Amino acid sequence: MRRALARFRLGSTARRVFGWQGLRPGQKEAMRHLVAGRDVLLVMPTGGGKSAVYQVPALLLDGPTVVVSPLIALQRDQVMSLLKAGTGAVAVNSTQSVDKGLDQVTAGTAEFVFLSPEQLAKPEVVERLAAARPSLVAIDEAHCVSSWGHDFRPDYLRLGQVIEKLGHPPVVALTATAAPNVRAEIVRSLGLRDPVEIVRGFDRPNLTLSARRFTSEDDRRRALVEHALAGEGLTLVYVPTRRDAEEYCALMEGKRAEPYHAGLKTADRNRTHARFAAGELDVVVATSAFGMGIDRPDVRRVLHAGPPESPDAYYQEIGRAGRDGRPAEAVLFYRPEDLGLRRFQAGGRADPDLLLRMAVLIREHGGVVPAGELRDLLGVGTTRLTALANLLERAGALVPGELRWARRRLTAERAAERAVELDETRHRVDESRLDMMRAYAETTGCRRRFLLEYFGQPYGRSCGTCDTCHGVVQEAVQEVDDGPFPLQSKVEHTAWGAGTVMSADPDRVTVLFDSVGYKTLALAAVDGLLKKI
DNA sequence: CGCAGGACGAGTACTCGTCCTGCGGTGCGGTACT
Repeated sequence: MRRALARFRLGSTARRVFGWQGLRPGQKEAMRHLVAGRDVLLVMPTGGGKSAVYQVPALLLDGPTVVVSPLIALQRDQVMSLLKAGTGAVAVNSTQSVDKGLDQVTAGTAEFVFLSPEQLAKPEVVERLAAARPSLVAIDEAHCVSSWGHDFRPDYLRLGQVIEKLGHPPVVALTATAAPNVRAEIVRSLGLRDPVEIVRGFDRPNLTLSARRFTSEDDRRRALVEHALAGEGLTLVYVPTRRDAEEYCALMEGKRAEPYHAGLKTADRNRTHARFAAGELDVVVATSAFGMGIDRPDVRRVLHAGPPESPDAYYQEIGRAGRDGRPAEAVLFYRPEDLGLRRFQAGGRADPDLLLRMAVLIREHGGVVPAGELRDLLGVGTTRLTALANLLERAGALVPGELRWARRRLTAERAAERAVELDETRHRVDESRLDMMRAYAETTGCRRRFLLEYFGQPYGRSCGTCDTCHGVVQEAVQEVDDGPFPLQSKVEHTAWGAGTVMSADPDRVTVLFDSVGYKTLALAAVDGLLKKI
């Protein structure tokens, strides 16, 4: 009953509580599905009002809303804005008593509770939340599941289990950027049930794209600094290392510039963030640490001193420019040598010996192995142990969410083997993303088309504004149904299995395969290897 | 994988090349110490 009524009150609630006049199409659609009890994956550009999508339904459904958010700073901002709107909200994290925070949820004074995946890795936290019978779960910045879950913050891969323990109320996963295989991974990993996928357009027409290639490091540096100093307006410079952040920043003469990276003191980081938000800076030179939670609409330029590890990350970073809809530019200053560092940063493979030892220990133990004991025996830390456990769990060896062997008939050797395969597959896909980043930097075709088709949005023309278009707008470079392998059609490769055609040119196609990621193939060479299915 | 910086040798008075080693991103949480 209540759900049926709720559908009609979305608009009025948005107005009354948050003062929003009218909801956008993607927003309203997502809200309707949520109050009707469906799981939703929402991919919508920043500034599109993603938070509203869970905030409004939350007020119409009985029971608290659990919001998973990656950064304590983001949690704080969200809580503050909700409290300002007169709605109870609390962030549960290590900055204050976890117990007291959860008390607010139990007492019903907090409609919204914000937590990191690490908090949700604690069984007692999940139990207390479950007892409060949450009516909605929101996963903010859901691409983190894919980008951080495998090694850096492995608790992201355990959220599916958490959602089940919370009774699997309607779940909404929100992100600004996610390619088709990332969307699929989010759905699979979170265990979304028959989710509604709402994907708004990726295109940002006011953003001009260009890339410049350099042979020497000095030339690149000079060109970037010159470019940064010449222009007016707020500029973000992304650099690959902390050291580069300091060095480039020192070269920004005449600009109010600050470096930003995770090696700085928290107080300095906060100050830079605040000054940036207040418009007191012209340039921020940062590593990938700077980004989430930035909402200045008037960033005019995002310059990259080297490519990030994937088009996914690149699009996320340049997406911080021109949110006001006015002209903005994204320039990549590139050297082929840059890719080596990114390959290193992508990290090594899981150690097969370690996986096997862990599998043997858990299997022979017979029950739930205490995590601390396992860490000591294997000589690894918490993060690494969780990452290994995630692999074994996906290999079907462990009971989900526990360090306990799942199937007695499965040998430790076989489980470890499968886990290694899963790890290999993931790395292959990661490497294909880096290949695509290189391809973006070196393409002679339209850059906008390249990126949009990478994300699965057929564009089929040239934009006329990026450096490779030379001001020429071509309306139909490629019809969607052209050629032997139309865009978005399903194909099968003899070695790589099933895939989807992401981009097609007269002489080549780019296919996104489940097993190996993105591959660009010359049409002249695919006879007998690739077929439409 | 590529780069910076130090050590070292050659062969010549201070500089140049070669080899080797170490380093490189993202955050949570909890613990130890002031």
